[in-house]
Amino acid sequence: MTIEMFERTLELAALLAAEIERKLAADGLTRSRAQVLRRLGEEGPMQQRELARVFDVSARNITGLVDGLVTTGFVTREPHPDDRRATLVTLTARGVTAAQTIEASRHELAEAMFAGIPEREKHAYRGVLDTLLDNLRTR
Amino acid sequence: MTIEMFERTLELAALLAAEIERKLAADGLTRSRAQVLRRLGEEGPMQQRELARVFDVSARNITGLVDGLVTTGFVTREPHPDDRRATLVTLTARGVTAAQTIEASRHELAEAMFAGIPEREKHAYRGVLDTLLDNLRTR
DNA sequence: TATTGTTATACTCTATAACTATA
DNA sequence: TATAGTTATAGAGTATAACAATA
Repeated sequence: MTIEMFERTLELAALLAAEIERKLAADGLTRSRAQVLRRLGEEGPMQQRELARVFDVSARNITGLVDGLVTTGFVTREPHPDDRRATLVTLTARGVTAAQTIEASRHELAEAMFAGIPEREKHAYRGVLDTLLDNLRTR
Repeated sequence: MTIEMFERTLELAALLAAEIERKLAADGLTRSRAQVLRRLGEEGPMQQRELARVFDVSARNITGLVDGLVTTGFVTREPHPDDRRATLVTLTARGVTAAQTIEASRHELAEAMFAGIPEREKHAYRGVLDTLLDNLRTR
C-alpha cells in the first residue's frame, strides 16, 4: 500500500505547511518573505540578484518580495559600496528579531513534531527519508 | 538532531510538491484545479458550495477555480435539476481522462518514491508518520 | 555589450463584502 | 429571511519582456 503512505506523506506536508504559515502570519510574514529573511539572517546583506539565484526565481519576483519586506519594516535597501547598479538588502532590527523568532519557532515545532518518538524509530525514519529524497532527486 | 530531520522532512515536501506540479503543468493544470478534478472524479458532479465546504475555501475561490477549469475544457457548469440557484460542476470527457491520469501519476510517483525500501522499513516509516501526524494535529 | 533592478503586463490563488436570483 | 453563486475589490506570489542606469 505505497499509495497510502504516499497520501499520508502529503498530508504531513500539508499540515506542516499550514502550521508554519499560521505562525508566520501572526508575525506579519508570508512563507516566501520569511524564506528571504532566513537567508539574510544567515548570510548577512545580499544583492537581489543573488537572492534570485539562490531561490531560483525571477528578478521581478525578488523585487516584489523585497518591496513587501521594506513596506512592513523587515529590511532596507542599502546602496552597494562598489556597484551603483546594485542594492544590498539588509535586515532592520525588526528583521533580525524576526529571523531569530523564525528559527526558534522551527526548533520548537521540530521538537513538538518528533515528541514521543524513540531514538530507534527516529533512526529508521531518518533512513527511509534519505532514500525517499534520493528516489525523488534522481528522477 | 530533530531539527535536521525536520528540515529534511520539509525538503521532501518541497520536492514532492515540485514533482507533482511539474506533471500537472504538463497537463495544463494547477494543483488547486487538479484537486477539484480529483474530487469530481470520485464524487461525480458537485455543487460549488459543496466544493467550497470540502476544501474549506471561500465561494469566490471556487468560482475562480471552476472558471479556469471551464475555460480550459475540463468541466462544465450544468443546471441543478431541483435548485435553480445552484450549478453542478461536471467533468467533461477531457476532465474524466485528466482525473484518471492524475490518479495514475500519483500511483506511479508513489511507487517510484518508495522503490527499494524493504517492507520492514516501510512499516517503521508508516508508524513514525502516524505519530508525526498525531503530534501535529493535536497542537 | 553585459548586468542590476525596475516598470509594464499578465496569470493564479486567496479573501471579504455587496449584490442577484432563487428557495 | 436564508442560500448559491457572481461581481467588485484587494493582496500576494509568480513569470516574461522592455527599459534605464551602470559596469
